[in-house]
Amino acid sequence: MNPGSAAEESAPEALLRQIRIKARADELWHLRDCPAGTQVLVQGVATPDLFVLQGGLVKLDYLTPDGRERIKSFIVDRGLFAIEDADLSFGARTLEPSQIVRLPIGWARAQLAQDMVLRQAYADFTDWLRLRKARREQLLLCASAEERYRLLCEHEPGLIRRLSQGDIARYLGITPVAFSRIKRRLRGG
Amino acid sequence: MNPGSAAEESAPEALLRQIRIKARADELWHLRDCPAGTQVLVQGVATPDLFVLQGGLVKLDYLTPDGRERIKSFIVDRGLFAIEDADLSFGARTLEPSQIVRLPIGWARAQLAQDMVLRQAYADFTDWLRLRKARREQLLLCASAEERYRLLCEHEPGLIRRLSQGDIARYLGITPVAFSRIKRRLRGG
DNA sequence: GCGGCGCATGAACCCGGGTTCAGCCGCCGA
DNA sequence: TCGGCGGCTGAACCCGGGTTCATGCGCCGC
Repeated sequence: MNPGSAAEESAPEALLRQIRIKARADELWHLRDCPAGTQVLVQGVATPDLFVLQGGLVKLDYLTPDGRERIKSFIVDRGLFAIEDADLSFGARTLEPSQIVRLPIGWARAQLAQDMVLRQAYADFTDWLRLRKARREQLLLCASAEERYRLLCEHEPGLIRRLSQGDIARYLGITPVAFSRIKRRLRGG
Repeated sequence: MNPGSAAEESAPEALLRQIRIKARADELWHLRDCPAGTQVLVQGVATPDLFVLQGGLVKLDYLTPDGRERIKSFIVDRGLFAIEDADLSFGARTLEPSQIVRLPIGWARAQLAQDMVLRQAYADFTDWLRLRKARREQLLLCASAEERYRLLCEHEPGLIRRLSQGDIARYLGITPVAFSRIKRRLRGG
């Protein structure tokens, strides 16, 4: 729905920059240092805040009723999360030491209502998000775990090096054991 | 990001109503009758239009490189499609006789730029869409085909009755043969 | 009515991923 | 230094879904 203009700044970067400026102006920009392994959000527990990652690495994950974990997505270096749904169907945990800012969602909504430029940046961001999610849906529907892994290696080689084998597996939708087999197949031929 | 107000009208209905009013005012509202089986969009072929379904049933599907079909989603009775991505990674085909309106995407963008109420309706719609897609991603990641089928039966019983077995299977991400087995398991115990 | 065609189903076999157990290795703390 | 522990890997077995072939059924046109 948006003009696909070749932006010099990505949609999430542009939105984060504007949010940072506004939050600083209102003295809400409090960086919180989280060591690796910090449980930032618990699945099922609603939060009145939206979360800004300003540095580090966070995973968003689902816990199935029978106790298995599946990773919804990673927030790498900088990003925004917990804007998706009110009921919060997923959890969040840092994978590296991370800097996180919590902003009241009511404050964010008020900013959106006031500022047209911010609203545009937010619309661009949600379009960007929707596109990424559409691609993930397509891969989950159409591609095997092995194909998904090869594509991940192509498009996110830097991310893979920062993840544990188990987390890669749970992002691909398989177990660490099955992921180990896939790597062996790709090595051996 | 939006207040979860209990709306008496669903987000897509509200947006469609406003679009219909504006398109009629600009004399762009031309209903086209498509018999069942009409290929409305071809995967990979970009379109300068967005599509409004005003009655009928449409499937959006992916074609894998090796020729298999997977169904991304259904547009039931009324809805909007082809707003997701510029490169159009999916195709669209009517499953029942359907009434469809094509609107130039440039016109739609101009309306959005002018009208704040429309912009809000669009934002609500994309939020609604993102929520549905998040749920589908969660199911594809966490649930087996059988669980996905049971949930579909719970939440969309009316839709299931209008679909062929093959299309249900391809929406679940499996083949018609595997779907037949699942139904037998659920019947027999 | 009859023949054909497409969809749904059953049956047999294959393969990829799940599960479990065991061994290995590196890290860290006592 | 040594022991323990957690992450990764290999091996064996199970199961669900894919593939293929065959049957059955309903629909439509001749």
